[in-house]
Amino acid sequence: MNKTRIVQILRHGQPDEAVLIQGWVRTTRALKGFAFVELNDGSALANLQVVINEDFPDYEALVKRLTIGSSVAVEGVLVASQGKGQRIEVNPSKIQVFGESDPETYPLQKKRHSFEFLRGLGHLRSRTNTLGAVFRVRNACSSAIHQFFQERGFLWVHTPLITASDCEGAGELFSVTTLDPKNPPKTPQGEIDYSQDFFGKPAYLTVSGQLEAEIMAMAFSDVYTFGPTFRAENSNTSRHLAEFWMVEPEMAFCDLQGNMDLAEAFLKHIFKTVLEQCPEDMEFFNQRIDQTVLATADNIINNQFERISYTEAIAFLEKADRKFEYPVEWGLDLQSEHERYLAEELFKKPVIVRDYPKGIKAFYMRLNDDNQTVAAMDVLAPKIGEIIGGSQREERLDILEQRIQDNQMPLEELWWYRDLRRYGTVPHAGFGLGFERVVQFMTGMGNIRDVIPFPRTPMNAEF
RNA sequence: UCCUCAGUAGCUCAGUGGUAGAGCGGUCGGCUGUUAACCGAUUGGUCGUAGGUUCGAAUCCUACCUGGGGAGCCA
Repeated sequence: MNKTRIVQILRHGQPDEAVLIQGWVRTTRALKGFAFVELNDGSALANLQVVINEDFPDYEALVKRLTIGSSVAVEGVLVASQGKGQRIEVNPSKIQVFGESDPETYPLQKKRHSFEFLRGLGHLRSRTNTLGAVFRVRNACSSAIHQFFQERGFLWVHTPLITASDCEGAGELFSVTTLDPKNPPKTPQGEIDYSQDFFGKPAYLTVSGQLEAEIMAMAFSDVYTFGPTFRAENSNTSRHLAEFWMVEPEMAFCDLQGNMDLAEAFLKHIFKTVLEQCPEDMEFFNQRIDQTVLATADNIINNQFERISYTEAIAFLEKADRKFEYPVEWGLDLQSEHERYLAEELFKKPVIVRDYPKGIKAFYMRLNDDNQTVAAMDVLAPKIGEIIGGSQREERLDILEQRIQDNQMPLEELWWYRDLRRYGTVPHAGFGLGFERVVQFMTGMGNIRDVIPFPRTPMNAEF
């Protein structure tokens, strides 16, 4: 007999249907004469109820073993439930306990736990309602991202996780080395001799696949990356991880306008798809985690994002009827409080800010005709802040080289990047999206460590 | 890295100088449709660690450790 996933039974199961289910006991209620056992196999938020009568073989001993956390297989027949709260339940004919779970020591209880406590139980927390819902939504969101790009003819390209180029300029890097840390080879000048290292030069974990994605876009027109990236920043916040997943589309023959259009269509698509695929989970977040989650999703799907220039954003902030901790002045970067004001208070929906001063943005962003700003864009989301950062790339070799030098970056190391402008250069654009931040935004989860199964943060690499 | 708050039972917390507490959980018993079941009983502690003040410290002081929230950096 083939097993049936619990989600299928809850959605489509009919009385008299014979089923085999396998899962873990979430809770048991024993009354005089019979016991209710709720099983969960991770396929759905809701549990499937198994009702065991006292005339079941070895009833007393069996019920004692069906403790929270134990794993079981149940064969039986579906019946319409006599009680309230569920449409259908299982009348068992055979129950096999695979692994017992001692209730004296099993750390998860029926009641709610704090997320801080659950973080210490990285190996068990996925068995809880909330984390289970988070990881189903995370999966649906991943799938929606691939679907969005694949339907539009984008190639999924795999950019390297190990890079020898440290000029991406996006934060601190993790070193990758096979040298003996206690006794590294030294040059005559007393420096570490990386020519004897694995790659013959210093190597790092990537902080972005963008530059490599640009290489691939110059051959396949539209590409995207979706993979892990690493930042060795000592960031201790609810929005930062040392290892996180990033989505980076890159489009040839595309300008900033096309880039903003894609970013907006992209966010709308993934929200819509997740709502369709995980309605119970999203309803759960709306009830238990953040009561604005469904309204926010609706807002994103059905409203146009606000689009303003950086210069307009500064004007709005100067007019704002409130005090900011950090100064508002043309030429300074927007602070968290400024971004939140724009997205949460002023427009109450995602805002795309474009054309930032060149002094506060990366060297590869295309210089606008005013010579003061670059064709950059940030999508600011309520509560999360910057969720997408992107730009049209500088495709003119002379200007790019000038910008590299202005930023004191090594011109020679970027020889291949400059070659792309030398041979068949085209206007192109792309953006980067922090995947965990999207999942956070979608689910309303307050801490980014609770939307990735195994978070990596400063001083924490357990599990 | 900075600011700030907090570490007391398995969990969530109360206790602010004088005998260590509650709810939940676990255990035992009861209950013929429960669903965060309910009712009764019971179990459970080196009060984060190390010093100090005091007749007396969970409580006051110092240092350290760990965690939360916020900021910077960013996605």
